Amino acid sequence: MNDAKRSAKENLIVDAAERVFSVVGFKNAKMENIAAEAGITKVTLYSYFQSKENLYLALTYRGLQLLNDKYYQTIDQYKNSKGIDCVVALIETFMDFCSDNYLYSEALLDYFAMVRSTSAGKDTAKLTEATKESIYYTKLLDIQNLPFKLTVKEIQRGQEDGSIISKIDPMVQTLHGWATVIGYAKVISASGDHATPLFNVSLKDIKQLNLGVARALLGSTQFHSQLETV
Amino acid sequence: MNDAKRSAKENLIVDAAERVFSVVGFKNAKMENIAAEAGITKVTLYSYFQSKENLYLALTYRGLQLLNDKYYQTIDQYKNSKGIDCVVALIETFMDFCSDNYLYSEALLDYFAMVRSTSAGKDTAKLTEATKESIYYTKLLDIQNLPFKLTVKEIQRGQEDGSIISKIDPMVQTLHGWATVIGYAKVISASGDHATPLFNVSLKDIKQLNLGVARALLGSTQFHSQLETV
Amino acid sequence: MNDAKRSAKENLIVDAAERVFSVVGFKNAKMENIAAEAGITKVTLYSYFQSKENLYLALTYRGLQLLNDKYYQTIDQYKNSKGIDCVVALIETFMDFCSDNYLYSEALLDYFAMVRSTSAGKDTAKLTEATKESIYYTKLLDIQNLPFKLTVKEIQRGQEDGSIISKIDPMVQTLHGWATVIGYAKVISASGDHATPLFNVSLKDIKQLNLGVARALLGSTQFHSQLETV
Amino acid sequence: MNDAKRSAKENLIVDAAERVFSVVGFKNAKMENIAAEAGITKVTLYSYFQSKENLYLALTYRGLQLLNDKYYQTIDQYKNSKGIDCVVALIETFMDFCSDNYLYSEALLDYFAMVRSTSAGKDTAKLTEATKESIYYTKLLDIQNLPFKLTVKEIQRGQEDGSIISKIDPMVQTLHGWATVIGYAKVISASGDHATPLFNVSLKDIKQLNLGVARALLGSTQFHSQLETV
DNA sequence: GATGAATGAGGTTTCATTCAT
DNA sequence: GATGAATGAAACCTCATTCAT
Repeated sequence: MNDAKRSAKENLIVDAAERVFSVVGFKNAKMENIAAEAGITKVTLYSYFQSKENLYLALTYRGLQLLNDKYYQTIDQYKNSKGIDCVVALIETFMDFCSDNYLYSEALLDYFAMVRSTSAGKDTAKLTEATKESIYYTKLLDIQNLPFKLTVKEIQRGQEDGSIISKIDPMVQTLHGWATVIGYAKVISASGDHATPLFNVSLKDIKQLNLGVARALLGSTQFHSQLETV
Repeated sequence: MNDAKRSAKENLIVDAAERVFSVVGFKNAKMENIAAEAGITKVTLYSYFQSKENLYLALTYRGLQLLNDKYYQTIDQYKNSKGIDCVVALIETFMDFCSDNYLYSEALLDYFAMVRSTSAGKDTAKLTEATKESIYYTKLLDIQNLPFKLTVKEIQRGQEDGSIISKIDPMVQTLHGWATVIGYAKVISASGDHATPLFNVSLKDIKQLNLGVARALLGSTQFHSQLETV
Repeated sequence: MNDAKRSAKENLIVDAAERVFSVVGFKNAKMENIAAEAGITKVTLYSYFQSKENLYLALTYRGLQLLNDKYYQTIDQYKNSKGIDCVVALIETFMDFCSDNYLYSEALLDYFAMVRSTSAGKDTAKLTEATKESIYYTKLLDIQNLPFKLTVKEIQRGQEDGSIISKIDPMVQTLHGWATVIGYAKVISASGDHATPLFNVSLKDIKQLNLGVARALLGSTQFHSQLETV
Repeated sequence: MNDAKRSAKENLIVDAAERVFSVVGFKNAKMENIAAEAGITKVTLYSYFQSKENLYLALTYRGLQLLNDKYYQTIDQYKNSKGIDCVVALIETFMDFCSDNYLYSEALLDYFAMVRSTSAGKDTAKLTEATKESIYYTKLLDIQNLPFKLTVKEIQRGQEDGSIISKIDPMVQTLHGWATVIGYAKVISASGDHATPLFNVSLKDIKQLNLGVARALLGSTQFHSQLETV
């Protein structure tokens, strides 16, 4: 089987895994069932993904790739706009990604939570053998910082074109935006989905608020002078 | 064994569980090891906590209780201050709670992620029997909204005393603040801990930015109109 | 569970394994079925015997113990008889053991075939991990030479009491007798069982011939010179 | 591919199988490795030998053919000698065969152990489908008795030429000789090989003893009268 | 209540064997 | 026929959970 075919089959399997994980969650999903959903046997499944962990990482990788793609699309779309518009659009892109891809966003959070100690060069007690041996883990390590880098770059472009006047370090801005979206995503998951209000609050409102704050943070002097006095 | 004694022993067990979870994470923790850490046998452990899930929920409950306590303390501390100061302080309280109690904050997030569909009255496929039968699950359901309510109340106090001029619905504000802190907590966990910088960014900076944004948001009318115009 | 109880249960399990092996043979026997036959689950079976290999070695050990017991009984029975009578009786004991305990005699042969290279200090490629780690393998190594030693001793007694006049080295005699019995055992297994004639030959006749040869060999000086002239 | 070519390739494959079996034993040998050793793929291997069992039976068949060839050679060599000399020579031939061809002698024993119940017309539970369908199984059934028949014939010739005076039934004699050699072969395998002494006993001594006993059994009146009194 | 043994469920692995191309 | 992928069966293993004493 050539690489293309194998890759295509891998995709079908991850598709199946996504369907199963969506319904019963990662922990309750059985490899047997995932295999059945993919129309293959357990052993074949294992020949593609050496562990359940690895399968989840493959899904995570797919999620991160999708997110990166969307970032690139947004950047391309806004290449002739002001930097600030692009940055705000990126934040919206991320929020929409989380709304539309619950499984992926959860997976990404799980991933970032998992790599923490490692990234800090500390104990790897929580990193299972299966994870360490996963090729997708390696692949993820390679692209995990891309969203941050892209955002930083756009902030810098905004600073250059004058649309972004904030003096805050671009990486601080980026991480703050990232945190904002993650919080939003978690609140979504706590509410069930995008459309269901939580405490009678429409999540749309939270989203708009986030976007408004982001824009204000990046581009308004008024807001800025306020911040400085904190 | 009277209630007091039993309760004391339960506490010792949760203490042990926290130590074990801290080192290897929830998933990799074995009931056997937790029992050993607590100096009891597995069966005794089960006589106190009917499932691993339940034990985790007990820990979660302890975390939420601690958070609530800290909220009450902060509110008490700021009872003579302006509402806005108290609300900002509450946000800081929550952020510090997350920094200082990684395990609890993760547990709380897991909990809120878990109850989502349920709270929305939807599929309970992901809710295990163990969870449904857990007394701590019931207990958590009782107090899970307390932080929100307390925050909303303080925002209202701030609106009354004029320190908060934002026209944004207090619950929207609260959820937004909540999301902000959760994002911050997740970024902390992705960095390993409070003190380790991520991308050379001090987490202190993110925290300050969050506090600044919160204050600005509460103290300005700017965003209200923005929400309306969406 | 104290040692006695555990040991008793081990015995019940080996009983069950013997029944299953008898019917379908070692290779075709499934651990699942053996567990069922013993009235326990597969996991419990594994908690007693860490591998199928180990279980077989336990059975082998039991077989060797039984053989040794029978040797001791025969020796005790013949303690007041001439040495030659005892040695011949030992050979008969072994032949009967093989007739009556097909499974054990096969297991013993498998065992001796397996340890060959090892005993010669050579390649252990054929020794599986499961075998090396088996406690029964260690136990077997300890007692595997007992039958030989007992036989040699009785031959020496016969030489001392004058009933055995052969000058052949007792160990050569012993090994020759051992080989004789093994050959007999294999012919039995090739015939199906003790009672079924092979090529219209009653196995009883072979047995009697063996005993006759043994007695003649021990009681004559004829063969000693023959060995020398080779 | 014509029959000759196919047959030649079959031979190459069995050669490869012998090499692999020699190193790791039958059970531990993987079809994958055998195929690799033969320079073909697994599926091609299967197109020649429908099962691992069948491959082993092919090897067994080759072994039995070799043994038969050697019997014929010995008989031809001794066609002008006395019958007793030929019979003793056949026994030596068989012993040497076992020494020199460990794999074949083990295979033959496995084979004879396997056919036992079948030959006795009893349960065939232990006979796998693979075996039943193997063409080599059929071939083996055809020639399995040849060594016995040849031996019986030579014993009868010896009785006719007066060199063999034993009144024991030729088939009993034959089976006894067969058993003797098998026992010898098993002792060899328990020692590792022909040259390694077991318990400081040279296997040469056992061999000579066997030959001496055989000759005495067949040709000596003295030994015989002794036997009768048993 | 405490204990050691047992259970059930499912993840992982190894191979002989077969299928599709 | 040859090939790589797939299958089925069963060994093996880990753990949360429960049972019997």
